[in-house]
Amino acid sequence: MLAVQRRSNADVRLMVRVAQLYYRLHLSQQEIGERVGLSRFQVGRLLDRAVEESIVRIEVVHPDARLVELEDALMARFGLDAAVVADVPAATQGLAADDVARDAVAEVAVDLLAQRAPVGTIAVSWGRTMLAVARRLPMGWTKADEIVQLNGATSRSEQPTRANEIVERFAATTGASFRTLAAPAIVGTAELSTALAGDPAVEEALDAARAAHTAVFGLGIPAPDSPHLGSGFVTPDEQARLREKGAVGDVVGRFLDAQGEIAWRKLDRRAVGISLEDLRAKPLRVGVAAGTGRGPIALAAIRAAVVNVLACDDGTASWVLAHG
Amino acid sequence: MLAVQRRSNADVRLMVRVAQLYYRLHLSQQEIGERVGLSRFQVGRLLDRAVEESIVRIEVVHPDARLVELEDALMARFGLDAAVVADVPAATQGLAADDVARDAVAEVAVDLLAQRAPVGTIAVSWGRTMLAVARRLPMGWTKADEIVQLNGATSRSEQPTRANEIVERFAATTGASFRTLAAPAIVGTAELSTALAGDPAVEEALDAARAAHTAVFGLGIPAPDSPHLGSGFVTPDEQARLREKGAVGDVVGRFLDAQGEIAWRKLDRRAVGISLEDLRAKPLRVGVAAGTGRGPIALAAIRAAVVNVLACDDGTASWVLAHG
DNA sequence: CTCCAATGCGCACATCTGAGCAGCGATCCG
DNA sequence: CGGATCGCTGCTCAGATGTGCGCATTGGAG
Repeated sequence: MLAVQRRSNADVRLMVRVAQLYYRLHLSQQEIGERVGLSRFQVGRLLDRAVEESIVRIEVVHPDARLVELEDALMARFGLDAAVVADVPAATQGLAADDVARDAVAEVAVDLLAQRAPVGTIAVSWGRTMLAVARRLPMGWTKADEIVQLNGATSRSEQPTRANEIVERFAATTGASFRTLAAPAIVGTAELSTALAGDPAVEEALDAARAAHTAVFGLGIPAPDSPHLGSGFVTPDEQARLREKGAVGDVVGRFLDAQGEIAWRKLDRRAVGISLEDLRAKPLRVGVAAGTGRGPIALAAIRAAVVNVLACDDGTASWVLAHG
Repeated sequence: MLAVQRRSNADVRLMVRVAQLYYRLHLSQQEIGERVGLSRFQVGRLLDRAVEESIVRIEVVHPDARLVELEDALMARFGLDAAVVADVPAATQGLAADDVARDAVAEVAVDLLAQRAPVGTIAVSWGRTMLAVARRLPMGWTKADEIVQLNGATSRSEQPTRANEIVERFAATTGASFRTLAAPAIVGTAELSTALAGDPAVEEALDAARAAHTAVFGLGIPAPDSPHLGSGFVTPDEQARLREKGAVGDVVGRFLDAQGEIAWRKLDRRAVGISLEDLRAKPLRVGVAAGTGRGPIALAAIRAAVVNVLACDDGTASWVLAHG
């Protein structure tokens, strides 16, 4: 006991000395061995033990480290191609909080897009989050041929969707032409949706959206202030019914339940835009979720495999990891 | 500016990710490169930058780290073979503080001795510090042939020197025989010292001490409670004179000034024990200094080259480094 | 006293990593 | 528009490091 104590005592001193020579003075293990009278193997094993026994601490101290961990965890857990997580300090409260989150997520989402630099046709959705993304796109972040909308983008309500601004910004920053989908996201009946899809202009746009290899879209929630639900084509009764069916949010105007299944087939048939199957077929499909309460729809989108790249805030990332 | 900002932002994320893969998951740079889509060179350079920019922090966190730094500094600055520094928390005050220091230094000194494991003859001095060392020696810390005293060890005062206990403990723990030097450390006249040195028993002991390859001795200070000065052979007047000459302490009964020179030759000739020249000739000469005010004599001993291994407390080490 | 397990050591070998260097594209000037 | 320069990339090559293994020493059990 006593022998162990004093032996490990002297050992610790030696480990500390070796660790300092190695990590502070950057001597090679060979040199350290010569200096303290050990073989380089002994020095190497001592260094192992020093790390093992926490005599040496190696840590990644950057504030973003936590976010990167979330990203890596999301990728590993759900097999995502990529994930970017933005830091949204809990300081801001109330409605402004979601604005802050949107901006923060938009920033990292734009970084991600610029890094991927998709070419050809890029299909986009609309909404406040997408608007925040579009506004932050720097000139020349990639070279694309055409920007096209993924789903219907006109509104009946007084608040404008700014859908055009989004498409135009994507086009302007990439040198691409653009094509809008001049129809509501959700119409009154399935028949009307079918009829609209037969309209040449709409059909062309939908074909282009289907052909696009890249899709960038927001993940919405069925809140009263949601642009989809507030657009005037879904009655309050229908909204309540939708929630009863377990809808946790929408992807390109199609509402999903927690499992990632279409929440209400009847309503879904009234949507104007590409199908989730078409979306899933794209090699790059970037979902952007920002703000509180986005966890369920983010997880649903992941389960439905309609996203293979996720951009979200840290709260959403944590929720997804905790519940997925 | 904005471009720089966003670029370095994404770069930082990448550095953090790469650093985590490297330092936490212990992937090779090659594997990391494959995973994140970079060449191993880019990964290596990213890791360099991550350390450079303090994204990764590597530190030796053990409480002894500071002490080891002092040890290394002592060795480097003064060309010592070894130095061991004990931690003496400033908590204890007054007279007890020196007792604590002695115990702490004795512990590390014993570790050092056990590690060196000197063989043959070991010459030792006496004093409270040496007593603390002796008492902590574990059985079998080394195998020696003979233990012998370096200098006179009888006292005229009422307080016993415990010199015999020291020698006996060294002998008992090493399986060695022992030989005492039955004379005072300092006598009344130089002539008496010479005469004593001619006595067969004393001469034999001195010869053995000279022949020893190893010496272990305390570094004393000229305080009123010093066993040397209190032994009764140095008058209060002489003590005052000694201090006037700049004596900062003694090594085996010989007082040195701050430069490491004999402080008062006339007094020195009255000492009974081996000379500093004989001491300097030994390949292993361990000086032990514990307690406040020991800095000057420690430094003097180093300058005089009578020690090539120093064991002391952290306060003494700091003083020596600050003033040497 | 003998045998055996356990530990620690150093070596050969494979892998990993760092340093210097040439190529190459972008950028900036003249 | 041509040329110089700079930054970045990947390469070669040598040095540094990790790994598995055989050998020796040690400590203990029988």
